[in-house]
Amino acid sequence: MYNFDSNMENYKKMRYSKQREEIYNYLCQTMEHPSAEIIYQDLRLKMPNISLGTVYRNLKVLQELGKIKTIASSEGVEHYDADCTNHIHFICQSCGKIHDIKNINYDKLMESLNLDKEFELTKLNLSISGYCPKCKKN
Amino acid sequence: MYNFDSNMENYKKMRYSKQREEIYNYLCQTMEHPSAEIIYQDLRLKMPNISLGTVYRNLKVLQELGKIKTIASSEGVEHYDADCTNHIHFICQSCGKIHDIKNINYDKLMESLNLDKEFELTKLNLSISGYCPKCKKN
DNA sequence: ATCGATGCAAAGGGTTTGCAGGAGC
DNA sequence: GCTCCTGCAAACCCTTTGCATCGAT
Repeated sequence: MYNFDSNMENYKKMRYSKQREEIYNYLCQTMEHPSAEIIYQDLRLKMPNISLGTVYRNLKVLQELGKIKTIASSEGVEHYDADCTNHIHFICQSCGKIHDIKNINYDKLMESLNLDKEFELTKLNLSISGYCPKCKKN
Repeated sequence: MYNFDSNMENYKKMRYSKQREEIYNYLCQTMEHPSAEIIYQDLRLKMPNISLGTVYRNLKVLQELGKIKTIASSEGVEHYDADCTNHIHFICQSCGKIHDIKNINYDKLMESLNLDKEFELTKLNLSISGYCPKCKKN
């Protein structure tokens, strides 16, 4: 289960909920970067009464706790990722699938941007798009 | 005015429209990466009868023609940019303003990604976020 | 017993679309 | 005159929110 301890200043009165645990566990166990709707549909198999609103509410909380990340996909639907290690996403513009790009040389990347020192970069939300190996063949 | 010639295979029967011209010119003349709503509000000063639907329709067409680019901002609102030269965007997470980052070393950037050759990268839709110089002081 | 979390349904906000009339060619 | 384009409004889709109830502490 996720730690309640982190960012406690914002969630002094947070309580355990089975739904939140299931949502977080679901995200940890998948590599699929699912949308809220997908999470909802899959969790309904185990918890038939869970509501979409609860999924959204808990995704927001988990995000604010820093437990998960959001990925703004090309078609305006938010996707979620429990892998908070530094990596970026490759979004296939054909099949829409999101692939992790993990072998990044961050020092080199930062140098390549030649970013004005006046900018303070806090989040490396990079994402790139093109064709994934599967779709490239077509 | 934009060239009708490019991507003509998709728009064999495209006609001139004053609205489309104004939308494209507006985007070319601003550095602000406006949303559809902003474009609509500003154009209404010149063309009081223009509709938001027309703005959206033409932004889509111009995008498909490759004349403009879209920027998915953090809050789920699409922004538009007529500068199609290679550059990326810095989105300030405090004020929301989008800044152009232009001095990028693309060769170095590509190398830093260590992208599997199986992926075909067609669009460098990179965007990064943090605090812009103005907001950094606060 | 308190008050945060839930399920439900309605509301919100950005974008798309159906339709009848208007404009380009 | 044929179609594409427009303005208008309704529909759409994803996400958020209000409310009564449930459940964790």
